[in-house]
Amino acid sequence: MLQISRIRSEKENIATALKKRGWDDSQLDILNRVIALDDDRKSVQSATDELLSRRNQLSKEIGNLFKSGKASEANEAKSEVETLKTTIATNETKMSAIKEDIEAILLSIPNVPNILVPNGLTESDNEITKDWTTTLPELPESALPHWELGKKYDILDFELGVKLTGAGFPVFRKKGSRLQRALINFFLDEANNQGYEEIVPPLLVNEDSAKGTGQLPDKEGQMYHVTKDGLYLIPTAEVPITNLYRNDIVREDELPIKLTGYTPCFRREAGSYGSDVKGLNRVHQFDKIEIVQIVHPDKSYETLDQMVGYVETLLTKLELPYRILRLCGGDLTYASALTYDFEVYSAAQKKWLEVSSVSNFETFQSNRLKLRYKNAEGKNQLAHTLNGSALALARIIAALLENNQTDEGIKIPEALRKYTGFDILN
RNA sequence: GGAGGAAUGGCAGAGCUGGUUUAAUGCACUAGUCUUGAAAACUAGCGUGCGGCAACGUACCGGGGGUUCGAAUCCCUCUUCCUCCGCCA
Repeated sequence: MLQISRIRSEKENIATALKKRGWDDSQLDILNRVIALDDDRKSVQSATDELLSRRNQLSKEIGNLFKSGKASEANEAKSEVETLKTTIATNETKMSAIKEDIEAILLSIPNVPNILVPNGLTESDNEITKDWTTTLPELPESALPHWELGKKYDILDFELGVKLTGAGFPVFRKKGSRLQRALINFFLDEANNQGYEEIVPPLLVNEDSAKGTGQLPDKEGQMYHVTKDGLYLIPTAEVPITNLYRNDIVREDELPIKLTGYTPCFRREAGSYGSDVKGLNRVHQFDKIEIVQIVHPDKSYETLDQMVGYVETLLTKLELPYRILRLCGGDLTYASALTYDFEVYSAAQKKWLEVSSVSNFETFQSNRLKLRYKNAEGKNQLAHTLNGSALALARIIAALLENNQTDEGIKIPEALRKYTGFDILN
């Protein structure tokens, strides 16, 4: 959520930037509308504050008058307050209506894209900032996609998942389970080595948390909702981990705050279909290690680059061919100012699979979260928040299985062997 | 699930027979004095949002609603925590 003060002071820049998201002039007019509403709010509030001030003053006098036995004067003051009260009540009703309107508009405005965000509205406009195309692995004709390999080695069973739950809930078995756990431990150890504090958060969150990181109201249909208790299954560890600092004011010297956590992630993926959803490409439950940083505003883009660099080291250690995309305005998620997507090449499918998304949210989340730090002058400022997948497991497994298949079995990358306990999966 | 008690500013903890409390006091914290330095002592400052250039005004005592001229204080409701009982990894 943008701050109204920022819309006031940077309206033109914001408008220009939002055009990258495909906003036209008529949509941009809500910037003017929200400023006008805020003007109304200010004038109503000033008027109301004055009335309240008068009421408080009179109430004090009434108390004193009664004490000194001047009942008739007290009753006179009382009746004045009575008339004040009705005006105050109408003002307050008016003000809460205005505030609701402002809030609704602010919630409907996505984050302002950074200057680096490429123009364009579709996937094809994403800018490839790093590409391995020349060195893509070549597999023999007999190469199998990961869902076939899963059957062949009895490590991955989609039918059993359907039996237990439904489509998109795969079951891992035998060395597949072990591989899953190995990846989780590998990613967590790497993150710990980089100074990220490990968190084990709840997997269900309340509405306030879902709002804090922007899942609500934007992605309501994508989350599993436990209506009986008003809770949501987390679509990513970002939600509970970032909300750890909701409504907090931290000391400037506590920044940067670096957090990581492994959780299963639950996504309804409503409306998905086709070959994109086959096998592990898109599932309703998958495991992910998330990294989150809360940083000083001056440092957030530097931090974004560091986080991108960190995710690169993971993919390099796993020996997977990857490319990095800088998302264009149309592909940028609602809350993000700048996002880099990582895609891994899945050789048997001949497909690029998104395995990580690293974003800078600037103050978009922190404004909603009320996540501030106290600066040197003692003033409270919104911090910047960032997060990234490091990494999402299901698609990594798909790529590992496909790219590393040999006649003897699946070769496990060197870096992972101490975690799996085997060099080859067969 | 049942019965009782509680929720106050970073922490502790008054106020809770409604009116100089727009929240005492202590600790912690910040700055200064003193000191070779530190500690101690002393002095001052020290919650958040909104409006305002400022002075200042206003709102916030778990959330929401109500009574009243006036609510941290009374009433209703929700949430959370504690104690006891029941059930249970």
